[in-house]
Amino acid sequence: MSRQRPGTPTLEEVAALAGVGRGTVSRVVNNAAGVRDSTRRAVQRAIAELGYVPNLAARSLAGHRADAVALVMTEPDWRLFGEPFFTEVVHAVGDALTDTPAQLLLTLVRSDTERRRFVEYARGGRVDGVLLMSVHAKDRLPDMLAEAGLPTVMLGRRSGEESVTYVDADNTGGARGAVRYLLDAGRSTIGAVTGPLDMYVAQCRLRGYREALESAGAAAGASLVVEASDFTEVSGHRAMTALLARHPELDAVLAASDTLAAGALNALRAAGRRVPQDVAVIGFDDFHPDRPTDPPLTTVRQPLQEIGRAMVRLLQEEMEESPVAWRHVILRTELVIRDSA
Amino acid sequence: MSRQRPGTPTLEEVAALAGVGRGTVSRVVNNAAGVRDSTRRAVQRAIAELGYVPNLAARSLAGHRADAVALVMTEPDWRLFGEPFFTEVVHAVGDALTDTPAQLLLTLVRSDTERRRFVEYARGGRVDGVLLMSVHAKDRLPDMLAEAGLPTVMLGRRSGEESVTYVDADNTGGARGAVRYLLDAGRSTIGAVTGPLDMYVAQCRLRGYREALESAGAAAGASLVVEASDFTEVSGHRAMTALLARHPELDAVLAASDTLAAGALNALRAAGRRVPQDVAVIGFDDFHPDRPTDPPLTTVRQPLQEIGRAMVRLLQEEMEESPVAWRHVILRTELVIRDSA
DNA sequence: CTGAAAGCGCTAACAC
DNA sequence: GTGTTAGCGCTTTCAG
Repeated sequence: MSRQRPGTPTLEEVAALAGVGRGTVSRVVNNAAGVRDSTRRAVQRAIAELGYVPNLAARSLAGHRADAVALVMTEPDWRLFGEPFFTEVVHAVGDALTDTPAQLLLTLVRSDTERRRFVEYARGGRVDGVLLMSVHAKDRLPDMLAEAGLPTVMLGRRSGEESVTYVDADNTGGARGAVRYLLDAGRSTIGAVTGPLDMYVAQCRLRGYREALESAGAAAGASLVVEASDFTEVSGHRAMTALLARHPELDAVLAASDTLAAGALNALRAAGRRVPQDVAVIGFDDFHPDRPTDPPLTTVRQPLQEIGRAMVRLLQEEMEESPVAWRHVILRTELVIRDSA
Repeated sequence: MSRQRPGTPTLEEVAALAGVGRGTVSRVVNNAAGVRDSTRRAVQRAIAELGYVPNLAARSLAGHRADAVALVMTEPDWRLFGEPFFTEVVHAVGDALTDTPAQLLLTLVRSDTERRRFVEYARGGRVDGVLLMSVHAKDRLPDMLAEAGLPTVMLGRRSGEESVTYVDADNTGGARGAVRYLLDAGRSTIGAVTGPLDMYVAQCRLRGYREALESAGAAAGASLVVEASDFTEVSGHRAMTALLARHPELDAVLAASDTLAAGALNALRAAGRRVPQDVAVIGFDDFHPDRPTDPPLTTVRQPLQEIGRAMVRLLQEEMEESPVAWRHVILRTELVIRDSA
């Protein structure tokens, strides 16, 4: 699709100008040890004079590495790409990669054409590894990548027996703890706004809700559970409205995400209910710690910065060791009391 | 940062298995003409059998092209990355690239470290060209890229005398037309919610507003203009609230973006004003044509799909011709009457 | 139509 | 410490 600008200086020209061999220039460029200081400076001067920039294709070819990592979002509904959750993941992974020479490449995979193109790109050696977010239960992309021998790490898993390396939070435990907290606080009618139940993460959070109720001897009536079609605020509003119509006596809600919780809050306020005195709402907060707390309610904190770090760490392990061993990390969640429930 | 998986089949092995020369395999892989059909099939069989995938680094090195295009967002406030406008741009550019062999790479540049890393990446030949969005007035990244001889196209411009190739919409004309329409509809007190005025796009839209009022002999009182700190819905709400406090008699508003307009609408409704009968609101709609119209009001349509296509087209021109000639495209906007104002 | 050969610019192993 | 050398896997003439 193009022609490269001509006349870019090469390693060889730098070496000639500095009066040294190519190997030495390579060492200087890569900050390798074992070069006399005076030599190093001479090379650096030549580099500056020529405006030399290493050719990354050549480096990849010779060095068998790309110094790039892809973060892929496979989401047919590309609008969701704008959701705060994804923004936060991008940010967290970006942070986790700062001390690394790797360039972070975001990629949107919306169709099979794009899926194919990306696999070729990745298998072609343009990235050292792939990070996946928002993988749906039936998506085969993780398998394609893993089978091709590419270091691959997913955020979340597709099912209870995920076969690709992943990092996840303890969703079941988090939900269980939140509901237990609500029960301890004396709440009796606790509803649930779940995420789409074709996603494992939503199933886990619902399971935690049920387990807590059951082990307390309380009933988890089916009518107390409403499934939102996605994790957006709008869906949360809609689900909460439906729930409230069925159960006006509701005095607490567990929402399956922070955005769903935000929507639920809006719906409650619109219905004239006082939050949290009248109805306690707990969501899962995926957000960055320095973010202003909105909604200012008790939440199950998902350690997204830690998840980012864990993903990068697992990826590096996969890149170093071979044959690739399957592994996973499940991070503990934490109940953060921001407001009396 | 890694080791590449071993044992990947090469062109040479494919050639050996198919009993042909490397050149022939290359031709087949690249769909080049001039290969006998039987030969082509034999090669394809060998490719399938070996599971051959071209090494993209080698291809780049030999072919002087990367088959990749970067779409960069330089935004210190990375949260804005989730705004619908950017989501739409990504989508539009993605669409414009589908008929091309190029992989789209999104990149977030949040700091100078990341800026430097990206420039090295781009200058290193990993992309054929760079598309920039959300460039702030003082950002030097476009110049760094352009000076390095990289095909570069910006969405919008940093000032009236932009020196880097860009695509923009006719913001001034669009705003002018919208206000003229409001005047023709009999509105008399027309306010403006502008974007941050350190961005050229916001200046243009404000200028259009002023021009229309002036040429109609109406006064554009300074108190009728409120500057929002960014283009988000929250800021629109805040600005509208301030505007309404100053001018309760307000009967129309031009908002500098669709999200600002959405925020303004919320504020108006919260204040008990009827929209659009009482107060007409016009925003700039950057959205995709098949998007449900929300807010369902008259808007200045920004042809984002066309902008995406134009950016890709200009980029291709820059990639083909050299030396790089500076150029730009300004697309016409269109007033879409969705509701009586 | 097809094979052979010359690099693309760099890294890494090996001598000196 | 530093220079030399042998590739990395592909595209692209150039013969035939």
